[in-house]
Amino acid sequence: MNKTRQIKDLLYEQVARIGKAASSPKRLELIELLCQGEKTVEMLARAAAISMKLASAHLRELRGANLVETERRGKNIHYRLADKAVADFWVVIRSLAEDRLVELQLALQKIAAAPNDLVPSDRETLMKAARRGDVVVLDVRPVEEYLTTHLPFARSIPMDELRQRLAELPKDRPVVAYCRGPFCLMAKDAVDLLRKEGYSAAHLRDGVAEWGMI
Amino acid sequence: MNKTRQIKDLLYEQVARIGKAASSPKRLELIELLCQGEKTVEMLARAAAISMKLASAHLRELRGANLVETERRGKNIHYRLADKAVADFWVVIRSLAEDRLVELQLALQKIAAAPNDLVPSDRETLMKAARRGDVVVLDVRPVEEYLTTHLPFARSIPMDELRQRLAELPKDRPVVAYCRGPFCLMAKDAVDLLRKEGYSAAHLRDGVAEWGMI
DNA sequence: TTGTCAATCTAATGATTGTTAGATTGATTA
DNA sequence: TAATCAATCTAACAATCATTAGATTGACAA
Repeated sequence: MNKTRQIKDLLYEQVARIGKAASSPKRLELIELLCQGEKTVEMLARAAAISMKLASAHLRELRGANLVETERRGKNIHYRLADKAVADFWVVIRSLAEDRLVELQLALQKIAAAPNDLVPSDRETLMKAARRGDVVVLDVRPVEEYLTTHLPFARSIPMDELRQRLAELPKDRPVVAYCRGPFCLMAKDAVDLLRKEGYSAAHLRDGVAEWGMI
Repeated sequence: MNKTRQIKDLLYEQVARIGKAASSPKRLELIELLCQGEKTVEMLARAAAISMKLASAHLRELRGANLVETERRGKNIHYRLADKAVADFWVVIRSLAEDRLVELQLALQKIAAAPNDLVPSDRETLMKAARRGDVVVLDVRPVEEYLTTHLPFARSIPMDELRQRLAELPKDRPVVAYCRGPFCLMAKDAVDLLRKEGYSAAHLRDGVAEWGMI
């Protein structure tokens, strides 16, 4: 009697559909981008540095695994995560990779900004400081992503406007910049710029997906 | 300047190594088996109903992603999960698949045992009842797996000995059987047998991986 | 030493993928 | 209506993967 075996094969095959969706670097990057909010194919392709055709093919795979869903609005097709659980999955698989793969640890160490001791490192203390106004939490992602969701008390200055809008930031208090997450290098660039201009700045490793704010 | 792009490609590629490891049904089954404790290649191959050669090849992949580790003891090579985080990952990806894939939901509904209202369904209440002795928690996995780790207050009677050892179980209290997790059908078989023999029996969907007891 | 067992390594196969180009669809604009 | 744009579909190629068979290693037992 191998009926049990047939059922088991079927069950694991289904889970493997999710694994397959997560087995391509570009698909993972698309998932992370969609964690920041709804996007069109064109936006996704540009952000992931691939052709629209290839982005479309990868998104098709993600849709086949029911991880994303689409909605047509005029000429554009907007993609979004099918569920918050997908964002959580991205955080889990990324964390596991960080835990287990030395190559990833090394790569991340290289891009880590120098720490700033003036800024609290745990979430609760940071939020208390932000509430009191002792630190400025700065979201350097594109403004649409900020509008979809952002960390509490965060102020939006997209990275490519930061140089012109420096005056909006105070020099007497630390600025804590964040972006899309540990793989996004914008916050680090922001910190480098701010420090060069004489600001007290620090880099927040996590983004909205890690904070569970999808 | 596409140095940023190069770094990003590298980062996502590393995470994709984990996804790739999780993209094969048999590899996922091997991970779940290893969640129950250390096993030799032969044991894994038998349990997953594949040849030793194929099992070895899949285990090689898992080792390449640093998800499992090996130790030689005499003639045998023993495999185990490299970290508790791998077991947690298995639970997360399986849950996501259950959330998103209708096919999986349907397959699981078919194999779900009829509920037994006499048995509490949440963990805390169940454990209180088990502590008082109001229910018997029964582990029907092979005894080695029970010895590695088991739910609190659980008693071990492996599935293939259950018929002969029925007398060890009380008829005046409900028996709650569990096995390797939602994809393992042994607990359901145990419940079917127990009910036919006049016992009050229920099926616990989760196993030690779901309870975080690795 | 010789033989046996567990497991891996190597090489080969067929089947899936990632990726790209070209044709096509659906919605908008002129 | 024709032209344009966003995105998909189809078909094709090369690259990768699953699976199997045959040879090999490492440990043990006779």
